[in-house]
Amino acid sequence: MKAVFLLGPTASGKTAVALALAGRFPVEIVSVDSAQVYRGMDIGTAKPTRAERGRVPHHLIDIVEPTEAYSAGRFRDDALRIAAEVHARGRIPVFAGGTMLYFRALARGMAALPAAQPAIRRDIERRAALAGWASLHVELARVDPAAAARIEPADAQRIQRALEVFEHTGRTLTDFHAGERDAGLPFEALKIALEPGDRGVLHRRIEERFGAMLAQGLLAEVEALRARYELDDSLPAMRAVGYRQAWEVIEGRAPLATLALRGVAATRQLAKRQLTWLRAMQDVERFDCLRPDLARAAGERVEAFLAAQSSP
RNA sequence: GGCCUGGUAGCUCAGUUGGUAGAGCAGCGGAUUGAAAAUCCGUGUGUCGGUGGUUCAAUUCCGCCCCAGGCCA
Repeated sequence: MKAVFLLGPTASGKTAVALALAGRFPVEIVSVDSAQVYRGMDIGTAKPTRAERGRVPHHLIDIVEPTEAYSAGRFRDDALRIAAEVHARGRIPVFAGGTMLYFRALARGMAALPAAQPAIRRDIERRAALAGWASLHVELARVDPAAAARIEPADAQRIQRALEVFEHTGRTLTDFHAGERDAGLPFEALKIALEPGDRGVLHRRIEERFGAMLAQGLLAEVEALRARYELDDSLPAMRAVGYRQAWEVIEGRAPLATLALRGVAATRQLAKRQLTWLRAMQDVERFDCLRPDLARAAGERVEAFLAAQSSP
């Protein structure tokens, strides 16, 4: 069994490469994208078009409502299940996207942690509002000193998670991590990373793309979501790049004139964090996503990979 | 053409009673275990418009020039 990973920052041309592969090989595309999972968020997440999705099967797009919170753990389960289904059809899954934590969760597995506990999270938030996160960090240091040592006192999200795990299970996060083993993948994977040789060119692409999203009606899309769902700005969906900035404009917290600038900046910052993940990855083959023959070069590499005898 | 105001980091600006300068945003580097397009940590990148003068020393004071905006002709 084989699979292809196609990882790259936003605006690196992953979709185009994936579609080009679909023209040559019997593949199905599995989106590795924490924002494309949400229904109704089409323009700002640069989802593949209906035509593109008609040409080749896509998975893990439009699978949850924007009022829900998807997660890395759910992604791993979903992705493994779909990979098995695609293999059963005699086809090759191509995991394409830019949510690097999801890639890692898939490739290495995750500790057997409990899912989010909304009631406990609410309680912790209430305590944080009263005493401050630094005080909860001190509290964490008492029950799980190792976790407190590696989590910054200002990192509300991680402090909350560590406390949540402990309060829900009576076991520390550190304990769960210690019991973890690298689960690995049940198939052989070619991992291709797309990185720009020139950051400035990527920045220009990001700027053009965000401008195009605004022209296509990103603001109207957010208005429509607000009309259809009971949303608030603490939901992961509404914290996504572009959606958060549009939300602030709609709420009157930021002037419309700054939307393009802030959206572009947020996208650049996202791309930068994605590149940090990619640089740290050891077992990937790197391609310059700006080279004009990228699709052909990647296609040749995939061809060689698929032709090679599977290692036992 | 005359007068006024401004020209300091990529942007918006602060500041130096003369000892070569600092904020926000942007950028850059990093972390990342069920919210990850999230969350957090670190980091000033500069011929202080140009040129002459005064001075031990000028981004700061003075002259001239250039640029931008305003007012008056």
